[in-house]
Amino acid sequence: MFEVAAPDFSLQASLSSGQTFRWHAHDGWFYGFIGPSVVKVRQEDGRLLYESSDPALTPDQLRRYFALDLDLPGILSSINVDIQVHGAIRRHRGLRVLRQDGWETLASFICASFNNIKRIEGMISRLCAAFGEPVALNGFRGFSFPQPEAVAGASERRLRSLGLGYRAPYLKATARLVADGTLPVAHLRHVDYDAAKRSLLGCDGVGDKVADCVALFGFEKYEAFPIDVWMERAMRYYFRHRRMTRARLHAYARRHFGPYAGYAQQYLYHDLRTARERSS
DNA sequence: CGCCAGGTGCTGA
DNA sequence: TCAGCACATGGC
Repeated sequence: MFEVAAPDFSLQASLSSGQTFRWHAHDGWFYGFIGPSVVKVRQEDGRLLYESSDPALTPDQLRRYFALDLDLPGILSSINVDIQVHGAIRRHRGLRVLRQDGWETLASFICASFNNIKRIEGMISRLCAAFGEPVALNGFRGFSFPQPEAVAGASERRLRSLGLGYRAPYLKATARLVADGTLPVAHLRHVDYDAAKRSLLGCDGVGDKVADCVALFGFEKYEAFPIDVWMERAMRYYFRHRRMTRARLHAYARRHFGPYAGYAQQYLYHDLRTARERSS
């Protein structure tokens, strides 16, 4: 058992806010993957307790994944520019944007388009069972996320049999671009938002919204502001009567919230979704 | 059953 | 640049 200090952090909010699809609550722990390593993790007060089957997993890697090195209070004060986001921050303080694997994030959000989170989780789970490697930690058994080569080599029919629907050919084509190096995922972390988004938009099944999710959750582009149906609803607060295209909402939000607009988006998104649960 | 879901690609103005 | 349409599937 190990632990790291985790001030200004909510593990629950971070893992349940629709940015990741592969953590499982079990026996009071969350089980998941950080890179190739299986991890179980639990929050107690201002610290994170964790255990991994991989002795090579360092505290720094854990801190990095959960973005504990970032100054969250500073980020939140920079986006705390109106009453709506203020309420979301108050209700979910501690939510952090995770630093997930780029390829996994890209593949996951191709599956996420025009879909619901429950089904996305099922699709990704079946994808891992079909093409990933089996792993275990204590009583937990799971599968690693497949390599791009494995997905690129699968038949469209096989991918459809996992329930991917019309996304199957998109995912296969994008896996091919990653596998053959046409889309240099390792490189995208080091280029700016515009360049990263342009590259991502070259993939089948990747439009503005998916590209922004992947840039934000997989490549640390914090100015990315993904707009889905929930964010369109959230943005009604800013434009009560005028009909706005997603492109205009996107431009406004980036200007309004600044370099950490992606954090504002994640707080608003999570707040709206949990508001529905609270009221039903 | 009908509606909805972290939209995209294509077509035609 | 924008609107309108088809698209697979399962949760609710």
